[in-house]
Amino acid sequence: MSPRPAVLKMDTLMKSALPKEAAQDNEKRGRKASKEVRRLQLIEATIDSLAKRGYSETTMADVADGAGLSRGIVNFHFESKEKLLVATLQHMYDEYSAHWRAALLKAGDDPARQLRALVAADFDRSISNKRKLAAWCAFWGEAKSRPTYQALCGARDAAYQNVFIDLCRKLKEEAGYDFDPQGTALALSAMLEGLWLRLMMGTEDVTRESALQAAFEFLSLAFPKHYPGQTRSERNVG
Amino acid sequence: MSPRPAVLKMDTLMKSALPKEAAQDNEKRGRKASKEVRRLQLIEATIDSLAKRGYSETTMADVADGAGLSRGIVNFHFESKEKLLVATLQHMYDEYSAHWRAALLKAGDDPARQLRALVAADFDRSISNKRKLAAWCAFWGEAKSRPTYQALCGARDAAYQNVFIDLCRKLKEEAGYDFDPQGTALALSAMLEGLWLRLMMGTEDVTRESALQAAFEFLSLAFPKHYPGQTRSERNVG
DNA sequence: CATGGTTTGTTGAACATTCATTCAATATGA
DNA sequence: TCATATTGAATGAATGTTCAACAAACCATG
Repeated sequence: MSPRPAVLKMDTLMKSALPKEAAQDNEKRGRKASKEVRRLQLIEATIDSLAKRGYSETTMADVADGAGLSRGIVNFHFESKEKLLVATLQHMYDEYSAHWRAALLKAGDDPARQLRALVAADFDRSISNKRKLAAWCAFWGEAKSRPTYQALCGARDAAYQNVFIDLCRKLKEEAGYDFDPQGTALALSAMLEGLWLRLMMGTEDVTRESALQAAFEFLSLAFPKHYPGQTRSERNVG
Repeated sequence: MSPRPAVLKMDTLMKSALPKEAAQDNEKRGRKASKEVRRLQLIEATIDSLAKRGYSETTMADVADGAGLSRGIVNFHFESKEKLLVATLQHMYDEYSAHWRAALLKAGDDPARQLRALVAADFDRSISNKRKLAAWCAFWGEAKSRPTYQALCGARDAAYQNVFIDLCRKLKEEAGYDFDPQGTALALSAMLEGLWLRLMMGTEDVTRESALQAAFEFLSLAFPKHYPGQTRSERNVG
């Protein structure tokens, strides 16, 4: 085994966003993995471009440049621009999905803790940073006219929604709330999505913190017995 | 005065979406108004194209075809594609703005009624139909990378947000709720936006009715004394 | 009312540009 | 040496913009 010359080149080329584990994988598996690494590298560059220039101005050249590679490379690893974008969306979807599932598992068995964990996960730095949010929104804007996107574009898809409904139902049973679990779950998940949108837009003074605050405000309102309001009036109201 | 020969031609050319009042304006003011009518006609065609093909695939040719006019016409009435799109966004913004302001006025002086009216207005057919929602979303997807859009893209802008905050504050004073008006207003308006997004996506079984239902659910949760829950558990929960 | 000239709106073809894709040549690792 | 990855120039299609020609409406005049 040669002392990872490929990896050295990778490190030179790799922009900030590429996770280090991937490079280590490459170290172990050699060329075969290199292909996957390249794909990831190009996907990250695609997200960069989407965030910086928007969907309509994201070009193959920009992606290649962003990855520090040549023009033709994208068509080699992905067959076409369309497929690159689908792979990028799929990547973001997988990441998001894995993230909330992990948060759910980590929260243990208590529904109230689980719901809180889900909400908090949505505003985790690794998920709801400007770059990723902008990329999500870029896809949302195209989803209606592209069936392929539509399926993946609801990061909050049926499975996610069902978890919410289920948790709302459990909390309702626990404390005897009077609401429709389905409606409440819809309101909650829609609000999370709306907060994402606000965060992405970046206008106003909505930050990850204030968004999270608003989300917890909702939880306190809907499930007062599980999330007793911590007298939030004490906060300075500008 | 000749018996409106121009108008006859207009009627021939005008597609469905053009309001009749505009044609009557044209009748009165002659050529000068015709220009405004043409602009509106092209803007409507642009919304059509945005809704059908998405932002990135909306072309000048498609807009012109949609309006039943020739290729060069758009550059005559709007200087460029960019300006056509800005004008379209401005048009939608103005319409939305006028709509909620009218609803607010019509609701009278009671804050609770006003808030309910605002929420309901958001799901009015004339505003939240698939066509317009899709167009909004198309712009959202591009807003981050275009400062010009960004200002207009928050249909729910600072003024709108302030109305919400104000209403939340008044209701709080009236009934002594314990919440942060700003946070609650953010949660509420974000939820409305999120529901729009769901409606636009069209996946799942979210309809204008269920979205409105979820929004009212929120009102009942946040302001129970103003919107007493109508024992919504009686609804069939699939 | 006519008539002719002027302004204004409209057309569609020509043009220039941008961009995804292809591919022969080259470099690299096995 | 062979297979594979990468390059970058060439290609062709799509599309925004321009513009010269044309049509319609308007406005003097006679």
